[in-house]
Amino acid sequence: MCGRYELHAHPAAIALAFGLEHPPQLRARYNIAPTQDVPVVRLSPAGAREIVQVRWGLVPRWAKDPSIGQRMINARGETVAEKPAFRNAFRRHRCLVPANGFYEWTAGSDGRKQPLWIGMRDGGLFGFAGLLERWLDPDGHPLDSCTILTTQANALIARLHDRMPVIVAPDDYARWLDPDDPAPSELVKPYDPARMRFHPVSTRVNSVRHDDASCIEPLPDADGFLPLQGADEASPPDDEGAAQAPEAPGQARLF
DNA sequence: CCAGACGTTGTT
DNA sequence: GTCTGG
DNA sequence: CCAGACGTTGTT
DNA sequence: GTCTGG
Repeated sequence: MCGRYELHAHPAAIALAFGLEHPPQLRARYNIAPTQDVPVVRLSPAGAREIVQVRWGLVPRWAKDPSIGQRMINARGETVAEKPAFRNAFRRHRCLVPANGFYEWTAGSDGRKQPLWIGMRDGGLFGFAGLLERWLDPDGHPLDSCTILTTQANALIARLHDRMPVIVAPDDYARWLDPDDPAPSELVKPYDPARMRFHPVSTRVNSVRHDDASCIEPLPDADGFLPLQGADEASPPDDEGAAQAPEAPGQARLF
């Protein structure tokens, strides 16, 4: 769940959305994958919000080898406060991971994997709930890394998967980033499905070598694509995966 | 006491 | 580092 | 998350 | 099948 995403907003828009003092120096990315360096928002020692680049895939402090980070790209929100690998970061080192969208792969009616772009209805920026950790190699050189929390899927994503990444509402950014907040677990919950949408995209996104705007373009001829479960051909197609929040069970085709 | 795990997802 | 299992 | 590798020896 | 790399 949430193993690939994209961030193509203008740096000034990122600064505005996350309350940064300065626009970050970032280029648009349409295909961000685990083990790559990703920009995250955290509080500087002085308490200002800043962007830092860290490796996606959290390496716990006690790890003997950083390769464990490849399997720590997500952390379950339900258990993150207790798990040895995450609890220290959850308590003191939370961050926001800016994104314009993320990708999911779903089995089509023919069984092939169909990638989907998922994001906000207005296409706007949002922040994944992330955790930061610092690992020191034997020589004492630091490696900063992060993970993205997951939770139960909301009604929109539930048509595709049972889990979704945790997205923090803008009004909650300050609490999420505050290391002294008494109850950050309150912010670990599914995001409002009415604000979200999805559409199928080209399988070009499958390969991390493809990092361009074609990765997010709606696939024009994706009809016939049905989710493996919950498909019901009796209902007419909706318009391009626009959110129709909860919606009755046994509804509709996806596209 | 020491040894070994420490994590998630999806699929069968 | 810290917890669980033996 | 998906794609791609997964191995050694000796010779050119 | 399973691990590594991106």
